[in-house]
Amino acid sequence: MDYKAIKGTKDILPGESYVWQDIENKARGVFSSFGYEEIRTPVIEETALFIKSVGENTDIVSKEMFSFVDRGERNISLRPEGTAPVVRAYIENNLDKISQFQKLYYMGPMFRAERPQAGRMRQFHQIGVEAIGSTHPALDAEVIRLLAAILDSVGIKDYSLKLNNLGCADDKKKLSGALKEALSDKEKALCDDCKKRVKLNPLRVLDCKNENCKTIIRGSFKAAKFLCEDCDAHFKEVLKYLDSLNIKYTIDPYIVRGLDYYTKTVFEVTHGSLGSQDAIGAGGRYDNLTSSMGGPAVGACGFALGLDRIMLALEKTSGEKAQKPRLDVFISTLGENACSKAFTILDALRSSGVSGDMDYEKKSLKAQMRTADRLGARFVLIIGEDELARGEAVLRNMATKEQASVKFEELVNTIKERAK
RNA sequence: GUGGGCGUAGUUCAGCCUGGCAGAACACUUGACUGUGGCUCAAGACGUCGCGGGUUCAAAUCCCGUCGCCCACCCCA
Repeated sequence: MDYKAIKGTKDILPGESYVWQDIENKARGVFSSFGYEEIRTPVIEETALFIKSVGENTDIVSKEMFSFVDRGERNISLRPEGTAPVVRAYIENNLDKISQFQKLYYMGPMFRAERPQAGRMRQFHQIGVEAIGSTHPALDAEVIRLLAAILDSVGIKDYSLKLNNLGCADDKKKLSGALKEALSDKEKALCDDCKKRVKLNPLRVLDCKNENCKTIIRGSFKAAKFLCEDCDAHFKEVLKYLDSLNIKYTIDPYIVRGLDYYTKTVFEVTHGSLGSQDAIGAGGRYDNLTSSMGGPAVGACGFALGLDRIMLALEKTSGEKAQKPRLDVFISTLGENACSKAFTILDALRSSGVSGDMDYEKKSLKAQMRTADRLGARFVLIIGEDELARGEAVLRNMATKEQASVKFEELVNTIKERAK
């Protein structure tokens, strides 16, 4: 029997996991400087949560969720995105009563049953943010600034930011209705997908990639004129705030987003190195979500970054990646007696905060040195029969090749001193 | 759901067209240097040629089937 990882999932191996950690650590640093706190929600939720929030007729819910019925006859899904669970947790735990304004972040795996492809896995990883409790346009700008700050800190360059204003729920309804009406007689000319969209989710025709659909739909339609005064003013304020921070963006009136909960500001960040799956982050405002889920009527704004794609973009642009962490000291031993002595020395070193390792395979000294080199050890401690007899070990500096004899009892202090 | 490509050593791949000993590079182990890393040189180990069937004296190679993976459409992070 040979076992394989499930299609669309993959292992993150020791050779690369430190790169992931590095990005996560940098993101955490940025989050705390912006005053965001981590929230960790379960990977499984009630299926109904996503149907209600993301939308029944979105692709994500209608054909991409990993859903199942458990032994207690409950309908459960692996989370396909992070916003709905966080909002659920916000409401369920009365976070608004603790502080009216919650700035939350999360990082972890999400699951969508799509056909795997470059930059698209069935288990993928997101770093996301939900700022819940304000309708102020400065929040939109802060969230976008935060996204940019994280990309900067992890070394992503040359990304482009696109913005759009979807308007409030009323505006969206008006636009949907108008689209439906305007396209009813042109339906035959549209692609098969758009025919369905017109019926189920008319807004989505706006970002159809089919050239024919584009000319039909965009030629006869100015989405912006369906915006109410409030929404128009809000968006202009957001842009003003962004300008005040010198954030570069372009406005794309056809960004719609595939999740129904968005209102007003929506945005996408893409990276040119990635080919067709080029979105590395996206988000927007969702002012009706908390109330529609039974919580308080408060404004909110958030985004999610695709960690896997950030990793790809870093590889493609040979941006500086995290260095593998080095080992302070590797102990090479010759003989069984030296091995058992080294075992206790190693433990003492580790207890005092020095990183160290040794091997137990009775390899030649040469092979042990090679291992030490591969591990990036800064020092090697050599212990053989001679050293045992003298109560000393040879301490070798791998970079300078300098060697010195050090008494066993002085080893911890000497190495701590030199490894600084 | 729809199209295209690919499955051969740990990895990246050549060999397939035109059937005839299972290959290269890198990585790994050992040695040259009896107890000292990177560089060099040498030797060694590593294979169900995805799987099943067929044709043939002979199949990695040709034929049929099957499974898996990748890429793209779509959608999305």
